[in-house]
Parts: sequence; structure tokens; C-alpha cells
Amino acid sequence: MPQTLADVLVPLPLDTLFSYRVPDGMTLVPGQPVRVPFGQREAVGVVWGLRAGEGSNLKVLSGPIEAPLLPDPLRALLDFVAHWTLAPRGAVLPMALKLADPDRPETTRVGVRPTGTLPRRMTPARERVLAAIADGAVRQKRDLALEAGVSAGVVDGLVDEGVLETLPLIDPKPPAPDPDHAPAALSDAQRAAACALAEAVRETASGVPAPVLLEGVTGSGKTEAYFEAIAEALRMDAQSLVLMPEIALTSTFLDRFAARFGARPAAWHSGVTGKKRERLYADIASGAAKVIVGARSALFLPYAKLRLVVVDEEHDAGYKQEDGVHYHARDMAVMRARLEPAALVLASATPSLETRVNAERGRYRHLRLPERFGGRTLPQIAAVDMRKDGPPQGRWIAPPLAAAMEAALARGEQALLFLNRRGFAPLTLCRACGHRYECPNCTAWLVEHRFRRALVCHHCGHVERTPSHCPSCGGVDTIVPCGPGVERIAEEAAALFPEKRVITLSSDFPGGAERLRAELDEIASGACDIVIGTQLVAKGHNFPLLSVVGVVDADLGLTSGDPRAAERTFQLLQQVTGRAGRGDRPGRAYLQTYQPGHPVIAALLSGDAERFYAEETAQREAARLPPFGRLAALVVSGTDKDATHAHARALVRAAHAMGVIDADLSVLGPAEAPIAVIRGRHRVRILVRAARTRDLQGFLRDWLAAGPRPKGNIRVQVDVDPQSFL
DNA sequence: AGCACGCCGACT
DNA sequence: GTCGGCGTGCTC
Repeated sequence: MPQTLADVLVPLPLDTLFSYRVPDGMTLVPGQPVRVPFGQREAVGVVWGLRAGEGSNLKVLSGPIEAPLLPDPLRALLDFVAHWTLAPRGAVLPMALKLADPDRPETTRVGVRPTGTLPRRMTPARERVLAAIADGAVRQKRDLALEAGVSAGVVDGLVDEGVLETLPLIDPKPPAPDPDHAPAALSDAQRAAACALAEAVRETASGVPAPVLLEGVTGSGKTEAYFEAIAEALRMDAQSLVLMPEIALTSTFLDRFAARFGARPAAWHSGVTGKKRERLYADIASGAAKVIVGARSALFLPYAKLRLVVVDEEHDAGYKQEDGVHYHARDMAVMRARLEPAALVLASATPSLETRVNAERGRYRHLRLPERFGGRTLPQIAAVDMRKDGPPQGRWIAPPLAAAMEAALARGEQALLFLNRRGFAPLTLCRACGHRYECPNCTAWLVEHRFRRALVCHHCGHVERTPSHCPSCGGVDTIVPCGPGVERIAEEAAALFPEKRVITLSSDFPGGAERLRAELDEIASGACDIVIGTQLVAKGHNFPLLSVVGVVDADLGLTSGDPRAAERTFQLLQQVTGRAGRGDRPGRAYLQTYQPGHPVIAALLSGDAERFYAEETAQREAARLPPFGRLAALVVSGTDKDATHAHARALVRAAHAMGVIDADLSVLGPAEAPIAVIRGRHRVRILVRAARTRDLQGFLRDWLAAGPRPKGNIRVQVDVDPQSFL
């Protein structure tokens, strides 16, 4: 007798679906979260498919969980991500499945409102409370106490006396963004782009619109243009998703959004937790949340009716997830948009080469916003030739840069010094014996963090107190820092400009993202004169008073051996120099370099991005590197060096034994990774390069199945489309 | 990922 | 003689 069977995916690193018998009378649909018996315990899972069949040998599904369904396009996306990245499907599922934590008790918040009776005894504190609540509106106890400037005890006292009454507080739904709240005045170019984007959103009613590359320099008004696409989606009662690389720091974006639409968008990132997260997840699934701004993880939420996906700063390397499932959020966004279908907008001032090539070959539509909005000019960029005009030994700010800073500071403007290196000095050694401070767990130097009085490993988190004696020769106070980090630049800037206020910003800023964001707002309002920062200052912060940007080491990053090194450096420096002169003042940027003739530096100086991209594209094509060929990296790691290397060699032998290696599919390596040991694990890399016509994933699957099984603690990690080569 | 089973060292 | 170490294998 045929029964209903459910194929269930469980959130474990397994690729197989498990089949269960569905009890008579229970109705399930694909995408339904369920509870199932699993081995000796019970597990949660999601129904991936339903079918009729004979199931007397199967366990019986326990039942549905009250949670939003995972819609068809989301399940298709999860299948695609698993297929693309070679991750087991069950490892991808947790990215979409956010079940309420059953351990946390339901907290009902209490609101209060006046009853109309007066207290028997009036006090100043009580008067303030009554004045605050005179409008009769319901407020949360805590908020009321805060508003009146009294302690919660005063409010409680009034409740006890019957002056206020309590009632359970139901959160009002946040106001919905209004597409017609305050439309911005757009330039002709912005208007044209906005119309094209809105048209793409409308097209989703009948098909899949082509992805759009929205390119425009910093300040050209890309955001205002895609806001009109969001407005169009709102008019269709549909949802929009805006992906951002650093959502925790984008308060200015939220404010601009609120000014245009009269309400803030919903924000989804790792900092949103607990009840708030649960409620937002439910609102996304019901369609009540209309506009969601999120980090890459927001790509896997169960949107009810998603018709627009914007990937802002699409070139940003932060979109590549480098642990767990190695996926590229920009590429997966393209796939999600196709599956929904939704319009897709990739926005950037410096698009990735991949996206540019897609636009040139007609796969993407290309919209350009030519100039800075409001007639502002781009900063003038000059090189400081460190061979001729460099600073004296042991200093890093060259005289021409210092002079420009001085002039700007004298006018009451701000200066930014950019160096993409945390800490005081990247290498620390003993002047007496030459001992170098090295991480005990990694092949890496310890970086001195002078403010924290510690030596820190940037790869494993190892921290030790900066020693006063050399552990090797016993010398006292013999520590010498080699090379600069942001802290050292800050020290030098403070010495050069003792009257000026200096602040250092990097990802290890004390107090975390919250304080950092507050600090950025302070800086924007002029609370400091000189900002020293790592790449985090390059990203979308508007400092209206900033007129001079100095790149301390423009050559850093050009020598990394990464195929994208030139492109990355160009994008980063273009972005950081673009910070200068965003107010009504013109900006100037200085690149300190030992190779002013390098193509990247030359392109930045001339402003001829097109030529740089053309040359870079030609080089990639000749070398058959992405996007003209595809790469996958395997990292074999283990605590035993010999066993790790032996396993990597055996894997490569297995690949050659398959007889499919030729000019269009090559396996390079094994080679010891640039950082040979991390967290005590030895690391060996193998690189696979395939022509676009070859099935790279199919080969990798066959290879790993045919190759030797990893023994002991050896692990093989696969990274399709690797962005980092460490 | 859990949670079993399984086969070798130090304990009441 | 058992308690428990974590290596290997399975979960409809």
C-alpha cells in the first residue's frame, strides 16, 4: 500500500536526504521545517521533497515545526550553493534555517499608561513622570523612566498606587518605507539610471531581467539611483534586499534611506540577535519587512516576494566567505535573483574585473554615472617618490605629504593617513642577538601592539605581553620594531603635529563596532584632525572636512603573488583617495611609492582606469585566469607535517591518474602555503585551473571520490573561486 | 555534528 | 577484573 514519504534535509555536514513515512492525516509541503527521529535522538530538518512510496522500513516523521517555510527559490539556491562550492547540502542548510531558541523564555514586555487618578503624594520625580505620559500614550516602563529622568522605582510606585496601569506591550510594526515620501532631485544621468533600474524591477513580473552593473565614482549618486528601484519594488508591494560588505558600520546609509523613504530599512547582520532577529526573520518570511539591508548572510533568508537585490560595493573582497562554506555572496546573489526572479544591481565605483567583463560581453547591462553629483571634483592624486623625497630613516611620512597635511590642518581641514597594516610594527626583533618574535602556533611574526603592550599573532589570536627581556639572549630593553603599522604612523603624526588631535582606526578598535561607528560620526563632525586607518576607513564613510589623504605605502599589496593583487590595490587606493574632498572643498591625495611607474600607480595618477582595466583584462585572458578561466584551491592541513605533505602528493597523483588533465584542466602543486602553519596545522595548497568550458565541480567531485581518504586529523578544504591565496 | 561501538591503559 | 581514552562509522 503506497504511503506519503518525505525526503528531509538535516542541518549536518551530510549530502544525503533522509526518507521518512508521513503519518496518516498529516499534511506537509516542501520547505516545511520538521522534527524527525535521527539515530538515537531527534533532529530538526526541512522537507526537501514529498513522494508516494512503500515505507514500512522507514522511521516515522515526528511532525512539523511552527516556523516559516523555506520557499522554492531559496531551496533551489541552497542546492546550487552546495553544488557550486562542493559543500554537503546539509552544511548549507543552517545558513537559511534560523529556528527560535526553545531554551529562551518568551519575554512579554510591560507597558504603562495613566488611569487619570492622581497620586496621594506628589514629588518632583512623580511630576516629571506624569508630565512625560500626559499624552496618554502607552510606553514601556523602562522608556518612560528614561524619558522622565527618574529611576524605574518611581514608575513602579505610581503603578502600585493605581496612578498608572500596566498592560502587555505589543510591539507596533515598524513603519513601512514610503516610495513617495521624499523623492530626491536627480541629475539627468541619475534619472536615466533610476528609470532603467525601475524598469528592470517591473520586468520581474514577466521574466528574468538582465543583471545591471551600476558604475559611478564615489559621490556620483549610485545610492540615490538604486533607491528609485527600491521605490518601484515598494509600489509593487515587493521586497528589496541591499547587500553591504560592512553592515555594522553603515549608519549613514540608514539615515539617507530614512530621509528618502520616511522609515529605516530592516537591518540583518550578526549583531542582530535574540527576539529581534526572530521577529525580523518572521517578517521577512511573511513579506511584512519590505526593505532589508544586510551582510552576505541576508542572502539566505526566506523572502516572501523578493523583486530586487542590490549588491553595493560589489568588488569588495568581504563578500567572499572564507570559513565554513566558502561562497561568494555576489555570485550567489546573481543566482538568487535569477531564481526568484528579482532584478539584480551590482553597484561600485571600481567594479571587479569579473563584473566588468560580464558587462562588456553583454551578459550584464552597464549603466554609468559619470561625475560627482553637485559638480564636485575628484581629488588630484600625486605620487611621492620615496627614492628621492622619502623621509629620514625610521620615519614614514615624507616631507611633501607632511607639508600638504600642514597646509590642510592650518585651514581647519582634516587629513587621513592610510596604511593597511594593524599594530605598531609588523616585525619585532632583538637588537642585541637578532631574535625575531614568532608565533608559537603559526609561521608568522608577532605584531607589536604598543597601545595594548602586547605581541599579537594576526592569524591565530595568540597574544603575549611585550617582554622587557629578550627570551633568547636576556638583553634588557633591546626590542626594535621593524617597519610601520598604523600605531607607529599615529605616533609619528602626533610628533609632527603635536597640537593636533590624532585618532587611529582599525578592526581591533577597542569597544568594537558599536564604538567605532560612534567614533566615525564624531570624526565626520570634526572631532579630530588627523585620522590614521587601515582599509576600514576606505569604505563608504563621508568625512566632509577631509581634504588630504596620504597613502603611507602604496606598494603594499602589489607583491603578494595573488592574481588579483593589482586589481585589489587599484580598487582600494581609488577608494581611499576618493575620501578626500567630499564636502565643498577640493581634495588632494598623495601616494608614497618606490615604483611610481608601476601600472597600478600610473593608472591612479592619470585617472585612466579604463586603460588599466584593459591591460589587466588582457593579462588575465592571456594567463587564462579568472574570469577567463576558473580556479579552485585545495588546502590540505594536518598537525603532522610529513603526513600532510604525503596526502597532498597522493591527491595530485590521483588527479593525474584520472587521465583528464590537459591544457584546459591543470593541477598545480602541491606547494607549501605562504603561511605554512596556522594554529599548529601544517598547510599545503593545490591549485586547479580549468577552462570555462570544463565542468570544474564535476572534476573536483570525481577527484575527491577517487583520491585517498584523509586519515587522522588531515583535512582537505575545497575553495572554488578562491579570493585569498594564503 | 552527536552518539554509538570498539579495543588498549590505570584504578577501586 | 572494570572505567574510560578517543579513533571510526552511521544516522532514513
